Amino acid sequence: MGRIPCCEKESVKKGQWTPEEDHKLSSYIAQHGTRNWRLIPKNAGLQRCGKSCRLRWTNYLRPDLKHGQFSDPEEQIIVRLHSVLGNRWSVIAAQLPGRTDNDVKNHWNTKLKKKLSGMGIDPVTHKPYSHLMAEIANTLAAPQVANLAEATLGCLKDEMLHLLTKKHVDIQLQSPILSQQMVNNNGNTSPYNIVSEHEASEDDTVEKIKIGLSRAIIQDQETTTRSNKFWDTNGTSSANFSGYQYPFGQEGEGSPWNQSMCTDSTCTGDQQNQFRSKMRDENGDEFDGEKDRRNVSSMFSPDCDLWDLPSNDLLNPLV
DNA sequence: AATCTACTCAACCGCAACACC
DNA sequence: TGGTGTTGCGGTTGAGTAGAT
Repeated sequence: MGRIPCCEKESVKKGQWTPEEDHKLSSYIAQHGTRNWRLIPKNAGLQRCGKSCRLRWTNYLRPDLKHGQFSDPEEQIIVRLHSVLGNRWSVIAAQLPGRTDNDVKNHWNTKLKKKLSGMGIDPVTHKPYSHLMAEIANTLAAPQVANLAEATLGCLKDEMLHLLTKKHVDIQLQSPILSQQMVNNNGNTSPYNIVSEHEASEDDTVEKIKIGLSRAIIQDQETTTRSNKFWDTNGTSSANFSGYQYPFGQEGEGSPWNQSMCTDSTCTGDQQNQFRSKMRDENGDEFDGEKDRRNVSSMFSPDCDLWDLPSNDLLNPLV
């Protein structure tokens, strides 16, 4: 029993394709098209699995493919769509002529995730890290926050120490007042009491990391209770993404990160319905499959431009 | 010059959806 | 309607390479 293999495993070649194999596959497809991938390698004289041939063709040999660096506009589209669709690479790639889902996925994993992280934005939720931490912290009692911070640091300690040692990063407390607040454990001046109460640790670096974490939470609290430096007066993020203004704000509402994810409890009904109507097809089916592509395409059409979607729509947790 | 480390991206894998009988 | 084969998708891996030590 078990799964039927897609090909005779023992007789197929794996790994990098040679120019000769590429040529065989290209010329066969040019003559006969791409019907029945299982038969293509056999007929084309290739010792490859049909699946491997399909992948090679769709990801590399197709004549309409665009090779080379992603442009800024392409990156913006990826980020924007990812915030709405999550890891639905094929749907995202369908909006980028000449790019494959594999291209988009690789580019996201190797470049864009890091770019966003570098901007302090969580690439999964597209929210600032500081806000996410503050969101969690605000739902917990002070002792729980301290425990959470301890647990988090336990996970991150090795990696951060490695980085700090390697890069010789010298973490200095920038604000003497804040430093005093953070370090003065006995005084409990930190609203989150995030620094543990044990005596000054031998592990100075870890202590500094804790302070940094506390500061991020405090800064976020400050910035979300008064006019936020991160967001401009229209409530639009000023976080710049290669010239792209992260457009998640909505006029008059301040940072969208002041809200939770656009869940049923926090989104207005209008906002949700508006977005859902965009994400359903004419039969009212949920956004899915081939229909996804049509619907996403319609977002880019002149009468319904994704870039003009109400920014809160982009927070809909389809991810 | 040699070794180590991090990064990129082509390719693979397993699963799910779809098509056909 | 169920079974079987095919295709598409997303996660993951690993070879190749560039840069750092």
